Amino acid sequence: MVLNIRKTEMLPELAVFKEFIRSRGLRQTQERDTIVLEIFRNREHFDVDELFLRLLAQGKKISKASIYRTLPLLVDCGLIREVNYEDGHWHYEQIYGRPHHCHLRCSHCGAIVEFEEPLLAVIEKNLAQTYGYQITKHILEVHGCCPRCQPSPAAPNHEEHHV
Amino acid sequence: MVLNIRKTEMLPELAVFKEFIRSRGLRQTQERDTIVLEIFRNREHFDVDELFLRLLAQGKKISKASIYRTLPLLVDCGLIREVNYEDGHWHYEQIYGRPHHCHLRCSHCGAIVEFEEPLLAVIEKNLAQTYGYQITKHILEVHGCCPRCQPSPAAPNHEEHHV
DNA sequence: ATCATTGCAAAAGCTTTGCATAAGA
DNA sequence: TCTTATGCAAAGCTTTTGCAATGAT
Repeated sequence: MVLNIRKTEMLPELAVFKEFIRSRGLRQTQERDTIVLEIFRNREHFDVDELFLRLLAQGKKISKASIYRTLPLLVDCGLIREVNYEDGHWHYEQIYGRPHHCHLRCSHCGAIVEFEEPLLAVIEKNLAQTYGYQITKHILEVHGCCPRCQPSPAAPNHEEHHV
Repeated sequence: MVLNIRKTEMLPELAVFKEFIRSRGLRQTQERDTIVLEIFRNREHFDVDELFLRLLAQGKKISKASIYRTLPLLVDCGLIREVNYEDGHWHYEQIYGRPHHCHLRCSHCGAIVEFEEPLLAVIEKNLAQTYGYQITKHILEVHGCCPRCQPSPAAPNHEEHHV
């Protein structure tokens, strides 16, 4: 059976964004849509400068001010989130439609593994019982050395690592 | 039995710092010592501006530049660590001589509970086995609403909260 | 026709840095 | 004496903001 995908089919993230804009009485603009579409073209983490340059490389000259004004909207409607503040600026990731996950990062090459950890629910329940908090969320980031960056058994040189 | 504490007894953190300075061939200065002593006068989290003002309030005019130059040294020798980047600047905490712990924060009033969680060791072991990483550390921050900020059963007004 | 949004440039805030002076070793 | 560290002010970066022009409703 051939799937009949209409050309007008909209990226789900864009639909969510448009609905959010509407519900807040804000205005739908080309710039905002362009930013959303660019962010969701892939699943890589991103930062403001990178996003700005990606848009520019496609001839889409959207000011950084507009990007800085749009990102908080995307955070508010649950499409993206701040991952961390590193190298002097914020890094973001797409979260819409994805299960909650944590990051395992290689300190050497920066490789990132995303994982889901059921034990965190247990930890949250324990904390709620022990301290009476109503837990809303958690951020867990684990650091380590990935297999590729570890010294191989044959050549135990702890200095060399994959970059 | 009366403990005989000599007046020359040194704050352990200061001793660690002096040894670190010596081992690196750096110079021991009054400013650095003053900064270390002020940081370890209590266990509260702190930021640069706050530390600067605390020193100033005691008539100790140490430039922010010196503070900014000293904090990385304290991080390097394991006396303090960056907790998070919030409100546009870094926040630090003292970690020397304390067991590793995580933070449970109230989103309303900012109250912080520090807790130790043995399950994180399990999580780390699982990650190491699953992905082949050599784990070095983790950062877990849990957010929620503390008991004082939760609406009381008698007056179920979800807007009111303790500040 | 309104009024929110954009782009630009300026401003704001935190952090870093160049340089002359002060002070450890 | 020889350097390193300090303080000040300037610079560097990211992010925010004021304002005139543009564009959505």
